[in-house]
Amino acid sequence: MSHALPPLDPAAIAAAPNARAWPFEEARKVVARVQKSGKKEAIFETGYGPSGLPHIGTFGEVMRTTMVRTAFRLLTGDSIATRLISFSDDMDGLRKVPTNVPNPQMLEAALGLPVSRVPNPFGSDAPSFAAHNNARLRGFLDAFGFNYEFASAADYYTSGRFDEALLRMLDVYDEVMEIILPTLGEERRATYSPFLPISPRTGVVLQVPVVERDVARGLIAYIDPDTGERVETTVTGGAVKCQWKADWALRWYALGVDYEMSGKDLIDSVRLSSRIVTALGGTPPEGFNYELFLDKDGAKISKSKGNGLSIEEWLTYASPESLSLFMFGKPKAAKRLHFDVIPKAVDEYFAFAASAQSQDAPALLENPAFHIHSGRPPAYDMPVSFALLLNLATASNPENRDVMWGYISAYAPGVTPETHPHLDALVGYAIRYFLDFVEKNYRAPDDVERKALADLSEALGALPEDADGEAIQNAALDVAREIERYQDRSRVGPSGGPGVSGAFFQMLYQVLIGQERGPRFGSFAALYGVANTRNLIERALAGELAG
RNA sequence: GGGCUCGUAGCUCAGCUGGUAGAGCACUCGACUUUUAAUCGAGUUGUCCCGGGUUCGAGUCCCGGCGAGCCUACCA
Repeated sequence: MSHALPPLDPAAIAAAPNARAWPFEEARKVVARVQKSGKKEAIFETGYGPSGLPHIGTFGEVMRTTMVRTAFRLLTGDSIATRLISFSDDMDGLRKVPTNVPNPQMLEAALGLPVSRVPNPFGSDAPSFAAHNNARLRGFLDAFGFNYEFASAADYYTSGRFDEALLRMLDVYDEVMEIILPTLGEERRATYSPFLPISPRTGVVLQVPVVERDVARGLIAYIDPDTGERVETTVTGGAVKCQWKADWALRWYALGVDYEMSGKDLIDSVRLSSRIVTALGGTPPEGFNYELFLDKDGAKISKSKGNGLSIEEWLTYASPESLSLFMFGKPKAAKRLHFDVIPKAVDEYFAFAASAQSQDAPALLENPAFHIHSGRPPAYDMPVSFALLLNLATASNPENRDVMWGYISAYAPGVTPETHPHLDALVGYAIRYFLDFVEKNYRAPDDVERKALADLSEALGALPEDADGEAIQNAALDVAREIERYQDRSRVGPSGGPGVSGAFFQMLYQVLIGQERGPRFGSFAALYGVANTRNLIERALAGELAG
């Protein structure tokens, strides 16, 4: 379910007129527009194309639009109602079979049909391909706690909610053609029509020229491309859908959209749709064009290439709020969206949330955490940063959270998964990040090293299972002291003999955990368990780790 | 052809409405541990792309260049 809008803080409302953060700059445009029109509510729209699954850009658009909406509420003190409509264009014809869906042959047979009529290849309960994707969209919007109203193009068309606007479109048909035709290539120009009839014979969305129209009766006629027959149809009731740019204009006009943002690639579409909506007698919505995301190398992110990050990938390694923070930052700058930006986003999010707790209203309105949470940033106690957890994960070779927590609790007494569930979540993310990204290069031990390891294992065996880090460290040093290779004569041991060289410990990391660096061995073994550590040594000696 | 963004420390970037440059990483040194990691402390690092202009004062505003990248002209 769509979540409720949080109440506003009066102090924030008071400070809003002076706020400079970009959502406020955007919202001021909407305030001016609504004041001019005298409307009693402001409509914010985000678009979605259900021929594909919702992606990270879809999320960004809803997140950012919600931020503008919150700013609008603050500027108006909620004296003007707001709605966020998430509009799914599920009347759109299926143009090609996506590569990443099951049962592609099922879709192959349905090419050209409105996606709301294409059978569902996913095996879910949804009645159609679009319905499945729509459900996914709603599911993830809900998971993020957005307040929104879902709208389906197919519903709007077939229920007649677009009828008046469609008749209007028919009325200004010539003007629309004048706007669009000069922008088209010769070939497309010959077939272009703002109305795309749904073939009553095949159900396919047709791209055919209109050969005749009757404005008074709301009819158009076209030639069926297969049969050559002349077909007459109403423009209302779902018998036709509008071509993309006309469709956008139709929606703006019919819904009274006041604000919609879109990617930079749609600048020209916005311009044309704006002209069409003006022709219809409406006023184009306010909005702005955000930059597209780039991958690690600065190349455009495309779904087919699979570069860039999916929402799922981000949420595998970090919290939703960190993704929101990424979306808040500089929407007009092309930002690189890849794994390396995740840790920074996580820590900055918590830093912003922390400073929000002590800020006055004017400062709060500039704080990203304020915008991410629609004005109510939560309080956290995060004694350890995500960056530190990642280092810790790399150094401690964790197989589970307990090992990590052993170090954390030693570092920050009294901090446990129970007292700090948010930190526990980060521990989970850090381990996954470590498992997926940190490379391990185990080295096979030579003969001297094998002997050292065997001796170490034996020495560990003499210790109780609950031996502390100190005892284990001393046992390890005693073993190393007897081996010439690890004697360091520039150091002095406790009994006056040579000290132990760091090379000994480095060997342990390389052989046992596949890292150049590692934790203090004693504390590592204590947390990992003496028996487990011995087992690890056995596996190294048996050649199970290297290679 | 039209449009957008960026150019600040070795790297990735932050610098809001103009007041003599910051963070993280890296690097150096130190503390702690019988010289490994983590952690903590300290330190170094910059013709703020170039040239003009406005100003008492510009990384910050204006104009003009140069460079990098992207989008768009076929489909939604």
